[in-house]
Amino acid sequence: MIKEKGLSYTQAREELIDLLLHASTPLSYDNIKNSLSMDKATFYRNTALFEAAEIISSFESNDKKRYYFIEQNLHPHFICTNCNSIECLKEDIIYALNGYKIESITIKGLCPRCQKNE
Amino acid sequence: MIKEKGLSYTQAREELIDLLLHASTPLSYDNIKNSLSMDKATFYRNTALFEAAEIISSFESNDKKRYYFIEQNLHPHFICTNCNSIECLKEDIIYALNGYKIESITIKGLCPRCQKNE
DNA sequence: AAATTAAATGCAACTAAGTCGCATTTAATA
DNA sequence: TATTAAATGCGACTTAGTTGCATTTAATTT
Repeated sequence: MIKEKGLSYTQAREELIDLLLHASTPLSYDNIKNSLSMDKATFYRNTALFEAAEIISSFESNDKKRYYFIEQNLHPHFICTNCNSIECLKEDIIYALNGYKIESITIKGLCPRCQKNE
Repeated sequence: MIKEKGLSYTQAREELIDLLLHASTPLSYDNIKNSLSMDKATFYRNTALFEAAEIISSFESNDKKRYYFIEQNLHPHFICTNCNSIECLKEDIIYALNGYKIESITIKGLCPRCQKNE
């Protein structure tokens, strides 16, 4: 996967891909810094590289942090503006936009739990 | 509009609402700081307040800045991951998500111009 | 209309996610 | 194994956004 894109294989990169592959939701540096053996700078340099190589995608959440994920099949991510939780939406809302290339879809609003407690 | 939500009417708030109402795309503080007579702190305090009152919405773009807008009719915003441009999409891709309240939709990818130059 | 008071503002100091320069280490190739 | 270009770690730095506090302003009371 890494080699396929012409990038050299390192332990840090393998570790990072592995974490993202097995995650059930997008992850921020903060989420996984304790599980990472690499430095913060290395994390960000590699995520930038992987994004450019289109191995991973990311978005900025409400909490000022960037979340990274490997897009298995294009699906929207929902961010709750109240509790900041992030979840993957199952519903396959795939639309083609003429001339655009879609990399990720983010929907913001209130999750069911927060909407109830309004 | 401001009064309707039980907020007190000030010159700064009127100015802010006015700018966002007449904007054709979402705006960041950086975009309009030269047109604003209020302080940065006041800008951010008021945007936070307006968001809580559901008068405005916002999203974080690729450039680490937050963009604010008044949602006239729910439509997606497209952010180009290459040139960071932001545009409003006309196509009404409105879907109901059971139990969720949708406040904004952001689609990231390559805009037509950047996709051509790949 | 002046007095009162709670809320809004400006200023400057601060916070923290993410970036950068540089010395050191590691992966890939000869 | 030797070579070299790329990857890493560390610490300093950047900057969008936040916070504390003194001052001003809007809304209400008398």
